Amino acid sequence: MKSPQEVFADFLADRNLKTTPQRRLILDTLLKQNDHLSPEELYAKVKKRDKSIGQATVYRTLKLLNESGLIEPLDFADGVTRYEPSYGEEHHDHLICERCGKNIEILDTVIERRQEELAAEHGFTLLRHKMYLYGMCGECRKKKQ
Amino acid sequence: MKSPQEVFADFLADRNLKTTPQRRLILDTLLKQNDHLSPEELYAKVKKRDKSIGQATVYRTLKLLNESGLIEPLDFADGVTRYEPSYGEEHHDHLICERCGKNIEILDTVIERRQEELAAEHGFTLLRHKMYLYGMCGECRKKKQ
DNA sequence: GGGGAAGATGAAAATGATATTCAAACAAAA
DNA sequence: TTTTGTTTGAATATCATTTTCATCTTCCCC
Ligand SMILES: [Mn+2]
Ligand SMILES: [Mn+2]
Ligand SMILES: [Zn+2]
Ligand SMILES: [Zn+2]
Repeated sequence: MKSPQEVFADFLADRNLKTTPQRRLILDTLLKQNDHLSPEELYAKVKKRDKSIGQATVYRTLKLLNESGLIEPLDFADGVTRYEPSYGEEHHDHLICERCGKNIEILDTVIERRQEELAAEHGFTLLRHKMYLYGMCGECRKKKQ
Repeated sequence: MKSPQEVFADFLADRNLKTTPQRRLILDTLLKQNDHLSPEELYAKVKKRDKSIGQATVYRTLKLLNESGLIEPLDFADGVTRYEPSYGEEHHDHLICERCGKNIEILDTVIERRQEELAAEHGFTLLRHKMYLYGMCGECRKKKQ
């Protein structure tokens, strides 16, 4: 299996785009995290390693990384798009506490299978799906009263 | 069962907010549709009936209608939030053709149950969820080759 | 059926995330 | 190397949504 760096380099070459230190740095920073980073947060981290990098480059690179299949955009309903590395990772969905932001990765084969079946019942070929469960975690429920 | 109008009036009274012609008109316009309207689209429709209404009032009223449980925000990932009347309607999710935009409302009790169970297994109280299935419909698949 | 206080309104300005523009710097193919 | 197309950072623009503010309206008490 190719490394993410290789995948990205190949993707860029395919499109006649260039490999640059900024693009490498951004991918690298993203891979070091296994958090769900917003562009703003990623920009802060990247800036620590290269003081001169610009916000626009972070947004532009995230777009490319997404198109190359290396990362996945997430919507935790907090006003920003977050991203997670997805290359070589098993698909999963998310369970989110709307109070404290706690975020649990979930995967349920029953649900995944039914999604396929549902699509098929309507004559669709399922390409992808989004599923987010929003609720309140145990700790927050206790704190509440 | 109370009418949506009554529900809204009660909701407003409860919060010491006022019933106004603008708020009534917006709810009314929304109920006449069973489409998934964006604030912009709704504003255009409402404006035909009351030339003097402002955008801000539409946004403000959508927020209130959502809080009152009468409508539901949707995220079709096209850059705008859309809304659909949900009072007295059964909950459902959406199956979307990424090629032609066709949008089918789906509901699966197996999935809904597993969502609850999954949340509970992690100590969460499930408040809401988003599930969108993206694929290609039968017609688009045929047209493709 | 009038005050009058609390709320609501529309227009305009502000916000905040993301995208674009532009001139200068750079990558990489030849 | 040279050359050409691409990328960069800073600044500015965009676009959906929210806020501000001065004016108007609702509705509760007399
Ligand atoms: Mn995740
Ligand atoms: Mn559902
Ligand atoms: Zn929590
Ligand atoms: Zn289709």
